[in-house]
Amino acid sequence: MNAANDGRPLYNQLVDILKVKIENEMQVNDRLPSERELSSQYDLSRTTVRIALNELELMGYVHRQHGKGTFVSNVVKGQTDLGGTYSFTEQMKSLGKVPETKILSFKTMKANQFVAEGLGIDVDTEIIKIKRLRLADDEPMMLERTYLPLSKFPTLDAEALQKAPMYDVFRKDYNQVVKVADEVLSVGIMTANDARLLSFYEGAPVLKLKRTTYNNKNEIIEYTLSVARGDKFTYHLRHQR
Amino acid sequence: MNAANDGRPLYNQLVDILKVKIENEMQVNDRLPSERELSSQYDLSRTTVRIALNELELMGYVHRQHGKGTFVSNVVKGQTDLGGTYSFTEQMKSLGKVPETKILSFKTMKANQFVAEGLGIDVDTEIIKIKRLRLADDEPMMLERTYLPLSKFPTLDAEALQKAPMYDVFRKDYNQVVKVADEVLSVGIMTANDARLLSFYEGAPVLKLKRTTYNNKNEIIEYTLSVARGDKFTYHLRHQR
DNA sequence: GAGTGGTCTAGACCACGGT
DNA sequence: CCGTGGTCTAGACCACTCC
Repeated sequence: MNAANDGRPLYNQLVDILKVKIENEMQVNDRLPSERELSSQYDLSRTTVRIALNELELMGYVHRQHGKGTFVSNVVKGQTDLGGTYSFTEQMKSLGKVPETKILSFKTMKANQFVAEGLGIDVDTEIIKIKRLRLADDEPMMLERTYLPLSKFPTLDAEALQKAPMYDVFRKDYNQVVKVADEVLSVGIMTANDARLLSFYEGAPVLKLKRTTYNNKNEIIEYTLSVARGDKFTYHLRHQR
Repeated sequence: MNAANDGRPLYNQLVDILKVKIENEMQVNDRLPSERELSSQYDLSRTTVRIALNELELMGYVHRQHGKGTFVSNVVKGQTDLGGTYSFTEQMKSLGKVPETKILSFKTMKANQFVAEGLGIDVDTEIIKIKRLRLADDEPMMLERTYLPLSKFPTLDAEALQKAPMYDVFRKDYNQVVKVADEVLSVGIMTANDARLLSFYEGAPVLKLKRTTYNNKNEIIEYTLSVARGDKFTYHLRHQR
């Protein structure tokens, strides 16, 4: 492989090389060099080449046909292939909007029955409750009520959340990586209180979103209820495979 | 490996063996035998063992820690890990409801501007338009208008769709495998016409769903607009990783 | 038959986590 | 230090596609 750029695994480096080649020099349905050719071209074992190609296949850049070869797929331009977005910030950016988050309140309290069920913990366990207003291009879009188990985020404060996206804080400060997020979407009606916060009118149709997030040990680390303005907010998602 | 059950790759067989072991004999956070132990226990190369463990990790059965070991996660009982469901039938089944589909109309026609854009084809290209009513436990839930490029499904008829789920027909009869599905969810208001078909009232809030489906060559094979009763329908989804 | 991707091996070295 | 998972090699045989 190219002498430079060490430290990273060779198959990752090959993924990057091939991504660039595909994007700049190849057309949809073009055949890539065979695994054996790539193997000798880049002086890698075929096993390593295959790991890289598997990666590219998962990302939708190529597809394979047994006995025929590996071919370029055409997602490529679909840039924002955030397959499985569950971040407001990312969603808005991918739509070309400028996202902003205002923390309306941040407090610790004891879990009531409802929250305890959502977080899979006992009633009266200490939790953090965060209320946030999400805006896009300065327009109020969504209201989020997030519940976190205090035991997993003992030192969290509002200030940290102002500085970085919540999931970044989870990962960097508390070593909590989001592995799975379950969401339930439904339609509802704007309450008087929410209407005031979202500068809209009571009784308007809203999109409701309930999210449960799990870490790599499959413990619940977040339970969030969101209410989004039905006239402004659309939810985009991509299923792969 | 066990003599029986050949034909299938060894790593798939190992995946099944370990799945059973994990479900029946192990607890959350138990450590699995090391890769080298599994390798000698089952008389497989470590490479093959690792492929199996990667598979289990992707499925959420285990998680790994460099230098420590491979540990049991606790999804296991969450059976319905249909990570990325985009099938009404599957969604309803997973909620314990009995799904049913009535085909209201099936016809070929020429694409207008709107459909042509949705399918990424030229105006006036021949297409199939299917209107279906989806019910759960005999209650009307959702109305779907599906547009397909006739060129990819030249012999499709309503009868075939009555017998099997649409994506099964795509795969078995036309060799079209769904690789990616993009969906956009939004909130809307029931039209008079839809209200009649869904036995509901005009002006009621509805969940609107727009789906674009791609095959493994990333060609669009389906464009569907759905309208679901806001009071009955919830949309469940799971993001992985 | 020649060429492709799919599976599998036996062994090596590295990086990380604990003792 | 040892044992763990992470990376990588060189080579083998199989299954599929096309000529």
